[in-house]
Amino acid sequence: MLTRAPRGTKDVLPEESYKWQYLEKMFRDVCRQFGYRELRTPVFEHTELFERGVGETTDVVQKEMYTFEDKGGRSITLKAEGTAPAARLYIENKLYALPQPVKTFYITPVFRYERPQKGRLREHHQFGVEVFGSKKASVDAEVMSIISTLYKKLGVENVELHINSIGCPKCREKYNNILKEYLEKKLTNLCKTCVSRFDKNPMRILDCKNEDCQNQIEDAPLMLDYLCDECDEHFEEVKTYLNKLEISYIVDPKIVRGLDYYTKTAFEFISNEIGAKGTVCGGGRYDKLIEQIGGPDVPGIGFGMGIERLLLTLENNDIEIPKQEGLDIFIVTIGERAEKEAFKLLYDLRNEGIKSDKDHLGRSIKAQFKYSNKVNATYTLVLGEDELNKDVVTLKNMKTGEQEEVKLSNIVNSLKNRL
RNA sequence: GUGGGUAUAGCUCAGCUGGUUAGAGCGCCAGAUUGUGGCUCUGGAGGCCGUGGGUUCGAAUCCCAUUACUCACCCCA
Repeated sequence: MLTRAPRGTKDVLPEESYKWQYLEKMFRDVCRQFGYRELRTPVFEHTELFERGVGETTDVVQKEMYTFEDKGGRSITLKAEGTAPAARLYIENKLYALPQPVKTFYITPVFRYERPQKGRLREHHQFGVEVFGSKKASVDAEVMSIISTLYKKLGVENVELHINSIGCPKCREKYNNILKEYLEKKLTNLCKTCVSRFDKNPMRILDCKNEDCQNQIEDAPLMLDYLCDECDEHFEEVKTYLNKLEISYIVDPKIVRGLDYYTKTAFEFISNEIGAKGTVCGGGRYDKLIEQIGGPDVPGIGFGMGIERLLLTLENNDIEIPKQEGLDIFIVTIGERAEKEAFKLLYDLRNEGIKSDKDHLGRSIKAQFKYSNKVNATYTLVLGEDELNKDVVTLKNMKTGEQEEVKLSNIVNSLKNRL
């Protein structure tokens, strides 16, 4: 127990951290190209933020939050999602006073108490983007284009963009009534969860994975057909912009997202290669969220992308992330005196920006060479009594096997030229 | 929360229907005479067979429980 990470968490080992660094750099670079700036929010927030922001009736709030009381009696919750905290930051720091829109991104851990499975953890990590202050459809399309750009750069191909519009509070209410009328007759044939959804959020019934339910609601009225003029126009524009960028998409009227704050555009990037659940990235517009948690009437849109799932997608597409190069120099030392000298030389090399190391176990010469080979050093530098007496070091190119003597006083410059 | 699978060395796994000191490959460490890696060869270290109980003369092997991991459902990224 003591030596085991908690259920649903995963260590990132030294030999794989380069993958994370690579993805993070890629994401940051793309975001900057699109004019987005990074924000960081705390790992925990007041519980109420999620309750109000994400929605009291959602599964996330009802049964998946890591909530506890701190020593001051406050109810605290580990970040269950990235959007509400970002919105809170926007309000608290009065970013609505900045030129709008405010375009932001973040990289964050997210905590949800769920049963772990492939591509689902209790602590996972997300790339996220949030844009505050514009209701233009161009922003919707821009946000989606960030994702497709990232995928393109990474070489990910088998991912489909599914889009839908789930309307605004006005048209959704109308639609909900029509939907309820339709569902009422079928209620007895639906599963338990769907029956309970009937009053609170009937739209979610369309999303039910139960086959019987799906059969029952095959010809159910769709939100898309009941959008008000504004929402309809907005959705049409989103498609126009996507077409303009030649980003292919599938209109999927069954997408309903599980977080209450979504309005109008809802979208998912789906890959069917990462296990049961193929959603690799999900997002949408949330025009009422800021107001909902006590801010001004400011629209927003964003997405979250699971980094672990992204990693799985890359693996399943046989996409190799470039490995970090090994050491430039490994110093093999022979004898006590040389070892001390090498220690100083090593320090000098490192200060010149040369990635270098030496033995720290008192190994034999042979073993030191083996080690040098194993850590993939470009050059092995030998310092022993012979070299010390001549004021030189022996420099061995590990690829060609060639070796030569270089003046000790000149070694740093010589190496800088070669590397 | 519901259901399935698995648990033997650092890793990947053998170990047949119960039978002596539990194995392989990889990895790790060391050696193959002088101060030199990769290839090869030799040797070594390393296991309370997940944990607890039961059946039995005898359990890694059969039974029960428990925990962990894993996969799927629900939900989400």
